[in-house]
Amino acid sequence: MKEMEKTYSPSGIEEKQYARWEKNGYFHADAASDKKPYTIVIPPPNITGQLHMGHALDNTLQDILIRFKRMQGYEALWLPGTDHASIATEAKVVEAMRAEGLTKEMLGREGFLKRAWDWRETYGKRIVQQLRKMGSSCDWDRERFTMDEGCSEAVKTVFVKLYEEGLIYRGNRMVNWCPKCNTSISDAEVEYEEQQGHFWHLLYPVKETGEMLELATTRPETMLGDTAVAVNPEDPRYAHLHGCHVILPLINKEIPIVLDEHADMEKGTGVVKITPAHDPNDFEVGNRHDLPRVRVFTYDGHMTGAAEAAAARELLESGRTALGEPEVLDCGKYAGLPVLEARKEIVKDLEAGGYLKSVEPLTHDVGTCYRCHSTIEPMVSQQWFVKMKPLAGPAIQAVEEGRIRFVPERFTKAYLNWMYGTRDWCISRQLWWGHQIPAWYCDDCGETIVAKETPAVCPKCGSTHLTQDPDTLDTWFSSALWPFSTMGWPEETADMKKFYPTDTLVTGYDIIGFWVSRMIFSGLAYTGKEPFHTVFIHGIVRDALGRKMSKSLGNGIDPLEVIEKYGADALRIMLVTGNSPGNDMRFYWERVEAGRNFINKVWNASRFLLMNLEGIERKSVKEVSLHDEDKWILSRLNETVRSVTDNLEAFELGMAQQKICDFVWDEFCDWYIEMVKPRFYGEADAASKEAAAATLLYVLRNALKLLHPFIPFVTEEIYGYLETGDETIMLSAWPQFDEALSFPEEEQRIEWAKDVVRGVRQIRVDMNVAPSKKIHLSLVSEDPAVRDSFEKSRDFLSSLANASGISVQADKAGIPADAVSSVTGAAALFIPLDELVDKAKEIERLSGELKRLEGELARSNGMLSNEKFISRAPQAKIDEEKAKLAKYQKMFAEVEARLAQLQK
RNA sequence: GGGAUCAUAGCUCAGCUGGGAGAGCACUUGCCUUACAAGCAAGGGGUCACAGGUUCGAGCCCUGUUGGUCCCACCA
Repeated sequence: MKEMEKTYSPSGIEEKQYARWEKNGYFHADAASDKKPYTIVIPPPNITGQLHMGHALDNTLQDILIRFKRMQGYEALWLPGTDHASIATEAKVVEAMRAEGLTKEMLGREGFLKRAWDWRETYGKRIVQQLRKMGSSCDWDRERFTMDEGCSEAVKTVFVKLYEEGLIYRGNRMVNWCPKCNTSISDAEVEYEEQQGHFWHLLYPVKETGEMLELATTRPETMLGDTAVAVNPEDPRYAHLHGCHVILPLINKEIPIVLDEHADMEKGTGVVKITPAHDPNDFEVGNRHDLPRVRVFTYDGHMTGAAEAAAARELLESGRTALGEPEVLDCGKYAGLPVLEARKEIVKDLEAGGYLKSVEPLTHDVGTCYRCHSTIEPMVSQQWFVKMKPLAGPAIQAVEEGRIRFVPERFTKAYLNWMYGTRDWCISRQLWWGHQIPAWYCDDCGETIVAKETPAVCPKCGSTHLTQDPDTLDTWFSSALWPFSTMGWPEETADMKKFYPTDTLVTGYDIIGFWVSRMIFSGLAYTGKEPFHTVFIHGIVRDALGRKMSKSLGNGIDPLEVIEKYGADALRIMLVTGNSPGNDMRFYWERVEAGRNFINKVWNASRFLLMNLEGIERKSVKEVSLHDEDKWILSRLNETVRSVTDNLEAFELGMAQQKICDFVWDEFCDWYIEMVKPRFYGEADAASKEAAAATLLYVLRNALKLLHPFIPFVTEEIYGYLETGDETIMLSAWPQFDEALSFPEEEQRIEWAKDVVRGVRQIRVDMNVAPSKKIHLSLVSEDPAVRDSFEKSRDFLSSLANASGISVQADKAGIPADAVSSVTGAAALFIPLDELVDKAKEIERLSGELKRLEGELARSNGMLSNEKFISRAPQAKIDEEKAKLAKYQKMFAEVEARLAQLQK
């Protein structure tokens, strides 16, 4: 047997164990197996960055579940992969290129894509390497990437199918435009931030009456694109203006006053300017009143000029755009100015012309891009959309009918709110890195062809001049297919048959809208099945002050640094400790240390076992003659197995971990190992040693199994020392509750003994007796069962109480009158302390005890004398309370008598 | 504006379907006891935010109040 080091040091061991697991194929799931499948697909990390605490948490939770299920005998598949993260990656690549003085345009699409693929090669590899360091037991043979061939095939299949069913369409609609990323983004990708702004009150002259109409706006620069003002049809203040017009200041353009519900009589003056090309509400108003749309911003955030206006006119006249385009205004003196600059100029000019009534400060929510946090510009633009209504229905049903369950349940509501409120999904992006939209346009007749393969000719006019849509798809479009695209769908593969639908999706609450909801409707729509039946939601990891970890704050903790210093197991413990589903948590180095300390404890308990196993025949716990304490710890283990398994099944991982740790540290290490020491150190017989060794080994082995999902490395390492005959702990069988190892009676007996030990220790402290000083202990109980129990526990009682001798008796005969005493539920204990006794102090001590007991009696009596309690509480509760009362009465009498004796 | 969630020991948080308030860290006091000082033993410390209600019994259920956090929402 090899020597174990005195303290556990993870470095080296973790690498060694992981390499062995991977080499031996322990992570691999077999589609041909006849075991029941259990599947998790990884939320694919973006290839833009490296592992952060969020990933560490997410993957630790998944690994715990997978390892647990694998040990339970499931064919457990954890399918890994990475996400191309179109917008984020493209930004990173562009940034890297800028350092070399290059732009996308200089490289061209093909050249750019080559660089992007190089990026993915480097950083995609790096992040999966980092997942390995966490101990993640992913099936790396099945690693996927959202842009690999299979996933791309799935994307094209879905796009074509939805198009043919009329669920994907192309249209000129209001979208969220990010002027910095230069692309449209979906509603979900807009984040609202509170900003300080102004409310400008403008005056528009009415053509017919000459009066000034007051209205307010937060964005005066859009006024150049106004094509109407609206008033409420019911508004008496403006009844006389129905059918009239206003003259748009600065450009002297005549626009109508329209009647629309959108104008709220309660707000401001009840007059609203209408800019259909740059405001989502105004867009709708514009549609209702057939107003022209006039675009005044360029896509990169400037005012439009003559060139843009001409280009738009040319496009419209060419007839190549079947959908129509907004008109573009030549903003004249403002052309080319950045939007905010233009705002200043326009306000200045309005003021000079007498069109500005007043300005007031205002805080309001402004939409920003979730990637770059630039202010979002609502723009009318030609984009592809997914029609959500028909898809959302089944996705709502699946959750409402309980076929998909959220853990914790409260996120169900968040999901349903999102689903009920969802509008059509803008899926086209003006980016190059991603799945290029499988749509082609005929250069000659303008026909649109949507197909999986590049078409040769236009089916309408026969032209061979076809151009593919340059746009790519929203990253989330491919992520939505992840649970089945990774299994080879649309092919009916062996993996699809065996492992789909998957079982559990583990992710943070921050992407329920982005991802979870889209996977659900996609899975239902394309495979006809829910992609998973449980969504296990966790919170985010914050810093010690409760702030989000972020680059800009510089408060992020690198998981790799933690692993380097304390090992992956300690990090995993830290991430699970106190973790309850859906709640955020904070990172503390102290907690990592606590985890490390626990691991070291387990290590040393194992060391104790191995040091004492030498020369003792190994037997099963069922073929040795067990002592009370052996039965006690086996019974406690048994109970731990049951409750930990229950907690894991219920996704209460923090609770499960705490229970095992408490069992191992408190019951096994602090009590059982101490109890068993005399049997190894003393001259005890071989049978006793064999029983102790068998118990130690059995308990440790099973405790290691319970711990393995949480701290895989150290448990595997120790398991190797135990020479169990198993090749690895990770494929060993999960412990089962064993009726034959349940010993309620012995549990009770050991509790009596523990009470005695605690009583003695307390006396030592209270009476100032050095721990090293041996004492004589007398135990008095009239109950023969209790006495019998103490007789049997004699060895460890004297060891734990550091007693020179113990007498067990039925009455107080022979006990010196000045002995120090303590009363437990089962017995009274006495320690003759000779000259050391401070009588006054002992009286004080016992008086305190009496007072405590008085309190207990009062409580118990109070409950039992309450008629309503007696008549309405369950009988079991009443009996329990009666038993307590009897016990306290007995203890009280003992202490009282003792006190009287001393005071004589 | 709608919704969710939190308020428990000095700090960070557990507390499952309502039956005598818990952990870790920190603190106090002893211990280098042959697995472990990254340890052992014994302690101190809480009107479970506030006010009502339901109940024999409330940290837990209901209503309201206060103060945080988050999500959703087109409010000019």
